[in-house]
Amino acid sequence: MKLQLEIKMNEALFLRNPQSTELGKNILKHGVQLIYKAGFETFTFKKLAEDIGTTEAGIYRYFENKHKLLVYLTAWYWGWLEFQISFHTNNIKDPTVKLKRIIKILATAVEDNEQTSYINESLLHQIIIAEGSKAYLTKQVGEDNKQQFFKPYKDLCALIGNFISECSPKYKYPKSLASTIIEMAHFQNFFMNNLPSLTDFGKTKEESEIISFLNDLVFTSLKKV
Amino acid sequence: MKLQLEIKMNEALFLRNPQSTELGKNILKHGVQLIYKAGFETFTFKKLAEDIGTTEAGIYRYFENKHKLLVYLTAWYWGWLEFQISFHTNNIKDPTVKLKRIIKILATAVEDNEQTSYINESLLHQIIIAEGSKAYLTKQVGEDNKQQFFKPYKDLCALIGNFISECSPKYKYPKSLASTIIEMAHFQNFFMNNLPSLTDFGKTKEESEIISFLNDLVFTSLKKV
DNA sequence: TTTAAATGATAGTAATACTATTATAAATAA
DNA sequence: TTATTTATAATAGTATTACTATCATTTAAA
Repeated sequence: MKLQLEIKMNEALFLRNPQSTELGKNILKHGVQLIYKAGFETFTFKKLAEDIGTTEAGIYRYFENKHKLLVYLTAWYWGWLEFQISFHTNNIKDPTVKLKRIIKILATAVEDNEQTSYINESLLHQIIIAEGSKAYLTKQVGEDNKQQFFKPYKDLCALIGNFISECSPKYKYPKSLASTIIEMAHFQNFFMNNLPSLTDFGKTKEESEIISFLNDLVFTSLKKV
Repeated sequence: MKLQLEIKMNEALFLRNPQSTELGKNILKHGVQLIYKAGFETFTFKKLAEDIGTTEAGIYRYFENKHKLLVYLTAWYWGWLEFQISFHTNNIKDPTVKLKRIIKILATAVEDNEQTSYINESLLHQIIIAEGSKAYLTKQVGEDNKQQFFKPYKDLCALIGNFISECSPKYKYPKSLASTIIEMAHFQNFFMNNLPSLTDFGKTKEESEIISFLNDLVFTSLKKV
């Protein structure tokens, strides 16, 4: 049995559901590849169309513009990550152990052995690191937020925030600490690889060090070291 | 006596020094206003030229493209901020007090009473919050970094990292903690105002709460609470 | 097997991101 | 003072981006 994971996406993110057709899946697949390779700024629907072997107009039938595609991909990623987290922490009772596991998942590069879907999670993870913030760092955040585009991100943040509160019911900033570790899992990775002097991991460039840093950050804050 | 603060900028950031001419200063001044108002994505040199009352080609004589202008403005901001920090923590000996003061400066909206320069620091602060990361979240980070475009940011980070180490010589992640508080001073502010459920400050929307959060984060990490 | 849905092919437009040229005004040096 | 550099303005032009529209054709569902 081969089960295909289909993440239910907010319908306002697309004009036509890309998960429902071949072309749609190709847009997601090649979209991830191209954004990864070229970066979001230089990525265009024209290039994507050429890459797929379709026309620009074809892409526009699925996504209004490239911003929507980015938001779609980030939403997909956070949804997928929440699934990964609940899957891998399912049987764990101790919230401390749970949090540790979550931090590890957040900061670990995704392996690509999972042929589950048309989206290469490993590349997408890299995209989220380098481009993810651009999904909300816009003048339209308010609008986009009203349309619930960031719900998967907020859900994940709430989930982690809850585990933090479970660990330390008196800790005053569970949500901010949650968004901090989510963002820093990515930013420290980006810095380590691109602006290493902003981190303490420039020499080894080891993810495990980011994990240690985040663990230290969280568990001293929760006074559980 | 009216002293004009001129921050020495990396020459590779511009084609012609904008601080040296009237048009150049206007580009900076109106550039800040327009990016603040329209957001970096919809900001164009054409609009800027119209705003100033000059021509597009005129702007291009100063800056190669809008990315360079953004990098210029962020570099200016970090340089200015380092000056602010050394100015306001000059007489302080105790590194803990010093760090607290720094955190406060990082997380506090700049007042605009200072008529020092053609750059509105208050607006620029808002720009850095919403657009700052876009200066380095690009495919050209490596190139830009080689040309030292991010030196002011890295210098500030190193400075804060040193105070952290002074506070707690044994703490293992001074630089990563420094970049974390710099980034989070801005991100928590952005979240608080735009995606409040990612923070614990959604109700009050008070900067002072971000400061408390960051103080808690830093000083529990340094075991100095 | 009819009909609808999805795709392909082609065209066109307004805006963006530039570059180039030439003229003119303002500042400065000889 | 004139000569000369420097800065700006005015205008034009190009390639690319970011779309929208139309119509024909293929594929899939009823």
